[in-house]
Amino acid sequence: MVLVADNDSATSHAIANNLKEKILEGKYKPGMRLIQDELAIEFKASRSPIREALRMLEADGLVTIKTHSGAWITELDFVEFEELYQIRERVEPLMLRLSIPHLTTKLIKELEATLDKLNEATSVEQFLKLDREFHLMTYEGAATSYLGEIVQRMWNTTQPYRRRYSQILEREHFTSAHLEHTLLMKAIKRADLDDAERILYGHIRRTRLELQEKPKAE
Amino acid sequence: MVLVADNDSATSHAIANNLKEKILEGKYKPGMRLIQDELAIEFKASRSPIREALRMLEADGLVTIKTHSGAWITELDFVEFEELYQIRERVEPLMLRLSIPHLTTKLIKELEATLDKLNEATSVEQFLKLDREFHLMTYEGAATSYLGEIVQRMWNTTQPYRRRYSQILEREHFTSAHLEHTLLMKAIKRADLDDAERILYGHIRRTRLELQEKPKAE
DNA sequence: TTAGGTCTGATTGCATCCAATCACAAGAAA
DNA sequence: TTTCTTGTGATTGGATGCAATCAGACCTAA
Repeated sequence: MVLVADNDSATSHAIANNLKEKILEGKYKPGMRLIQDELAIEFKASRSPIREALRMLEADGLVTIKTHSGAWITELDFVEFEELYQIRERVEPLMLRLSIPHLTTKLIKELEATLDKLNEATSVEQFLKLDREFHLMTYEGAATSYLGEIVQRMWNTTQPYRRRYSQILEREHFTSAHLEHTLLMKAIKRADLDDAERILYGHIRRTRLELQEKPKAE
Repeated sequence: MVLVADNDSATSHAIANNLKEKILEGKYKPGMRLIQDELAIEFKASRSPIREALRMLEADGLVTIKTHSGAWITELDFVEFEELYQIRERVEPLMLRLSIPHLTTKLIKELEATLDKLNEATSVEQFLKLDREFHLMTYEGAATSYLGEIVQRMWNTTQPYRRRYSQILEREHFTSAHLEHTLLMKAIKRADLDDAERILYGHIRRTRLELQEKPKAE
C-alpha cells in the first residue's frame, strides 16, 4: 500500500479514488447521501463499478452502507472523534517506531522539504494537506503493513473534522504543532525510536485535549 | 456492530458470513484462491453478490483482491503476524478500558460462563473458539466504535495462524492463559481499568514472545 | 537448454435489465 | 389532530451477457 498517493488502473478504483479526494477535500460532507445512479451519471459509468467503489470506500471508513437503504459519507459524533484520537495516540507511535528503520535518505529529504512547506503554510487548507502528507510520510517505512491501513483509515475518517475543528483552534496550537514537528523531524533523523514515539504521542494527545477544551464547535 | 454474532438479511451478506466462517474454521486456508464462478455455483447465486461479499471480506482483512487477477485468502508471513500481535498489545487494552464501564451485569454473567467452558476445553479447536468468544465479549461494551472493527479485523486475520501455532505451544502456555484469564475476569468484575489493561497487555505479549521463541513452525 | 514472444482459454470487470425493498405521502379510522 | 395502514415511486440488490485482461502453454530463435 502507498499511503500518500494511490494509483490503480480499473474504473472502480478510479472512481473510488476520485470520491475519496472529494470527501477528503470537503466537497462531499459527512452525512451526505450518495445515490448510485447519480454517481453513475457523474462518472459516466454503470452502477457496477460505482457499487464496488462504495464498498472500497466503506473499507476505508469514508462511507457507511446500509442494506437496501443507501450509502452515506461517514459521520462521527464528538465522542467517536475523541475515541479515534485516543486510538491514534497508541497506534501511530508504534507505526512510527516500525517505520523509522526503513526510511530511505531520499524519503527523509522529502520529509524535510514537506516540513519546510508546512511551516510556511498560510491557509488552514494548506496546513491540513501538508500536515497529513508529513505524518503519513513518516510512516512510509512501514506502509506495507496492516497497521498502515488502520492508520490511513483513521486519518481518512477524521479528516473532515480536522478541517472543521482547525478553524476554532487558537494560533497557539499551530505554534506548538510547529515545534513538535521540528522535534519529531530531529528524532527521526537520528533514528531515536523512543524519543520519536514520545513526541508523537504528546503531539496527538495535546491536540485531542485542546479540542476537548473547546465548547462543542457545531 | 456486533462482535460475536452477525446477522444481516441480504444474500451478499449471507455469502460473506458463510465464507467468513469457513475461513475462520480453517476450511478455506490462507493462500487459497477464490474463483467467482465457483463460489457462484457453490452458493447458487450470480457473481454480483459474490463480488460484493469478496469486497466485504477484503474490508474484514480476510481476503486480498488484486485487480484483473483474483481473490485470495489473506496470507500472513511470520513478521506480519508478529506485527499484528504488537498492534493488539497496544490497541486491545485500550478497547478493554473503554468497554468495561459499559458492561452489563448480564454480559458479565455470560462472560463468566464462557470462561468456565473455556477452562474445561479439551480440544485446541474448542479452546480457540471459546478464547475468541471470551475476549471479544470483554470488548462488547465498546463494540459500536471504530476500535471494534479494527480489533475484530485483527482477530480475523490472525485466526488461521492461531490455529496453526496453537498446536506447537507447550501445555505450559495454556496454564498461563488460564491464570491470566481468571485474573482478567476478576479485574473486570471490580472494574479495575488499570489492572485489566495491564493483565491483558501481558497476556497478549506473553503469547507473542512464546510464539517467537519457537522455531518457525511451518 | 533457455530466453523471449505470441496466442488462447480462463477469469475478472463492466453494462444492462429486471426483481426486491424501502421510505414517504396520502388517506382512513380513532 | 394523531396514529395506523396502504400504495407508489425511488432506489438498491441480483442475474446475465459481453468486453477487457491476464496467466500459462507453446513455439521460435539464440
